[in-house]
Amino acid sequence: MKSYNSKVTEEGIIPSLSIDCVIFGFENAELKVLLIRRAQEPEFGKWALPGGFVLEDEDLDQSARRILEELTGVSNLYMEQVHTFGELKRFPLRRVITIAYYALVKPEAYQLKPGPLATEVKWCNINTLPELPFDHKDIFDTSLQKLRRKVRYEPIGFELLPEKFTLTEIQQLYEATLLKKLDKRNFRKKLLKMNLLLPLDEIQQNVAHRAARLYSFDPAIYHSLKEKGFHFEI
Amino acid sequence: MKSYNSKVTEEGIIPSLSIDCVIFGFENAELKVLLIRRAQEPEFGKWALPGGFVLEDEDLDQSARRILEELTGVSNLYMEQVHTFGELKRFPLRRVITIAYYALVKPEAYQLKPGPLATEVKWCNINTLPELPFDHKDIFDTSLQKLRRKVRYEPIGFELLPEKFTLTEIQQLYEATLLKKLDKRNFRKKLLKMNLLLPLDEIQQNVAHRAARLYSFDPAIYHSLKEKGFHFEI
DNA sequence: TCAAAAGTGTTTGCAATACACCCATGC
DNA sequence: GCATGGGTGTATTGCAAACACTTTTGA
Repeated sequence: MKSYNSKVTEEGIIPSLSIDCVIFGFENAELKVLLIRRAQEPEFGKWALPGGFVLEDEDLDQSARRILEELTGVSNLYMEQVHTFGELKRFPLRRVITIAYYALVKPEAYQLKPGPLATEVKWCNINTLPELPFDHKDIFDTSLQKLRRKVRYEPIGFELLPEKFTLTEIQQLYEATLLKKLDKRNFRKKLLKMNLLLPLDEIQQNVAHRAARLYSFDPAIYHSLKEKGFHFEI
Repeated sequence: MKSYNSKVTEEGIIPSLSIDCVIFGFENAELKVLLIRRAQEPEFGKWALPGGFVLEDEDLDQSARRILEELTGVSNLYMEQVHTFGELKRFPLRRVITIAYYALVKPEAYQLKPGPLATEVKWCNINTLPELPFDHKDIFDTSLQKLRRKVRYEPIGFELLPEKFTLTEIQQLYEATLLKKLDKRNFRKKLLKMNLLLPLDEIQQNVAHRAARLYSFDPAIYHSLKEKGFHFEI
């Protein structure tokens, strides 16, 4: 299994093709992104976005999925291609063109393990990122921007929440993503009117205040509504 | 100047990297796309999207710009990366990964010339495209979808109009792009209220009816409004 | 009984929509 | 004078925004 690693041939340099992943998670009412600590030169020891090389017999989406699974243990993450970064000097040693993906992970559904190119893995609040190497800041910014836009017209936010969640949790998710406060009553009115949420006969456990009702989101309901012309918008 | 053309080395096949362009134009109240007739196998003689290979010393955007200029004679087109298509079998002869761009051309600003890989060039209404080879239909659909979305929250539609245009022309552009009729009075109200358009002391010439006032769009005005928090939306 | 978050309706203003007639021009 | 598109205003409706108190629970 060969990767598209750059090399010099009689016809000159050929670029490597890599995938970089911006993995978003939602924890403690904060939007976070997964960083790895590089176990390789260049930029050894720095926090960076996880990534890997595209293999010869892989589609790009397959490749991204493999890399995500290696890192999170989850195979069916919500994932989307963002942009391809190909600046000549974006990687110092040789030309590497990278295809950026973002992914959304439910907090319950992963068991992080550093891959071969990383010593550590951590979740980092999107507002307090460390300095990132190469053009990773660019990649992150582009991905976040795309997420922000998309979250408003597709109900992908649910990919970041556990199966059962409270209305307050969704609201906090939107507030963390869009970076603004939302009105509780208006938010609930709007959301519930869409008939996308299944109210469960279940409430929060072990909370030091009145327990909130739990809801779940059923993509099938969304798709059937969508076929009837329904358009999600927050 | 070498292109990233695929080749076999001791480590296996290495992909070519190409750019495909979806060039939109607006003519006779119709949204059109530029097709070339292939002068090469495979799919010799078929209408297809124009494209070319990425060169070694080119950024991706540079590469797209070069290809667009070779084809249209215009160097400063509005242009945007859309998506990267990398399916294993998308190109039959060998693995070619292609980065799709769309571009918007003003009707006055081009002199089409077929490149070395094409015998003919034509504008084709987006609703009556011929069958396209490879995954070009996919590329086109993805680009159109992106244009449709973007045109609603950024005033990029003006990149498709001549420097001086009438309100009816903008409306027709939006109708052709979004595939729906818009109310004339409401459309004008909304557009004029944004203060983005400069009414000129000039009207249409040689029309067989009351001549319409001409307007122009000034990107500088848009950017200054944008800094004050203005948000374009149609 | 206190702290902490859940849950709930109404009013107000603005913006989207629907809608039809007169005007100017060239032929 | 007729055909063609240009240009204009108002009434209605629906949605977004603003806003505060009571309820439940655990500690």
